[in-house]
Amino acid sequence: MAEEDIFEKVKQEFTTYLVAKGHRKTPERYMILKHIYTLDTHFDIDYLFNSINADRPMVSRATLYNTIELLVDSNLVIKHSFGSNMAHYEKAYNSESHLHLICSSCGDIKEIKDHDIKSVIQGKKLSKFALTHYSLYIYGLCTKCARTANKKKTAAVKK
Amino acid sequence: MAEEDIFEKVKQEFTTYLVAKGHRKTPERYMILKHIYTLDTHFDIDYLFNSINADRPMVSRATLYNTIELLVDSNLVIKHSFGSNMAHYEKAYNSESHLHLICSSCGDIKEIKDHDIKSVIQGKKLSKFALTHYSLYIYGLCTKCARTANKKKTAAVKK
DNA sequence: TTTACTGCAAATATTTTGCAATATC
DNA sequence: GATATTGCAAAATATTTGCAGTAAA
Repeated sequence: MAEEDIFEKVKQEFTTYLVAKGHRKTPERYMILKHIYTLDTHFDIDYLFNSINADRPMVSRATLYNTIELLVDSNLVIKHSFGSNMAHYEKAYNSESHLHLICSSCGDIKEIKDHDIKSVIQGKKLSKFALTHYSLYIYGLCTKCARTANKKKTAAVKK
Repeated sequence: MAEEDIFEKVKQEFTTYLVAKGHRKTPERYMILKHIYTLDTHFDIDYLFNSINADRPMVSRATLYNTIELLVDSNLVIKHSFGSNMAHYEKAYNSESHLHLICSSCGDIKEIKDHDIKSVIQGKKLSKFALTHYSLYIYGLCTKCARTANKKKTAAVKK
């Protein structure tokens, strides 16, 4: 699907959600949604704030927090908490199924494609829990940090 | 394995870690480790602080934060960030493989056993990423909240 | 004896909230 | 016109940090 078509669909879903909940359709809300759907990876509020307001002031932090909560609630945006004490987000619709490799040392997050986990989860009996989405985080050391750690270990032994 | 044996093993591992890193073996650190291994579910720092200091002051919050970081770094404790802006933790050693069902509405977290995901992940090529552990979070509505949501929806329509 | 660790209180960082002005319905 | 939403600043919450006293090595 072309990017514009995706956004049209997402926009419609958001409208439906806003109407259903009795919320107002403000330009800020649509602008934020549109901006998020131009981003190709996960982001935090601070990044979103700066990239939206790069040229001139567009929205306040308070509105960002308010809006992103609506987007998460409407399942158009996924919220992650990767371990730093700052939430990360990413668009939910039409994003390829992927999991996150998180480096415990440098905090770097890498996304890798995955099509296996989904079927395993769907095969599970979750009692009557109504699943909306899932996140798989794999922790460990990235190539770079694993190298550094080995060097350090060697150095320590030598000393 | 009996609970005491588990703790002995964990204690030894912690000692090895502390010595390797040149950290001191303080009574507070061992007391916190022991206390954590008596807990059977995940917990946050505030809960840990209150349960340890229930009868009389034992450790400060600063020491808890300091110690738990060492425990996470030594892979004896797993850190979770479930979405609230407060970290949760759980013992890592000898805990049964499980995943977390998180209710997006009430925030309730339920653990369910799982032995399938592990093999799927192990079958994956993670380049040269050195895996230490993983966490699978499944989001949705718990039975209770799903019921409430339906009621609300019906009520709203009626109005 | 040296210096890492503890505990307290102050500082920081992220998110939430109160309130007046504004814009949607 | 009524009131939900915005933007700003202040408040709240979780975590980190500086520092003096204490204790491990």
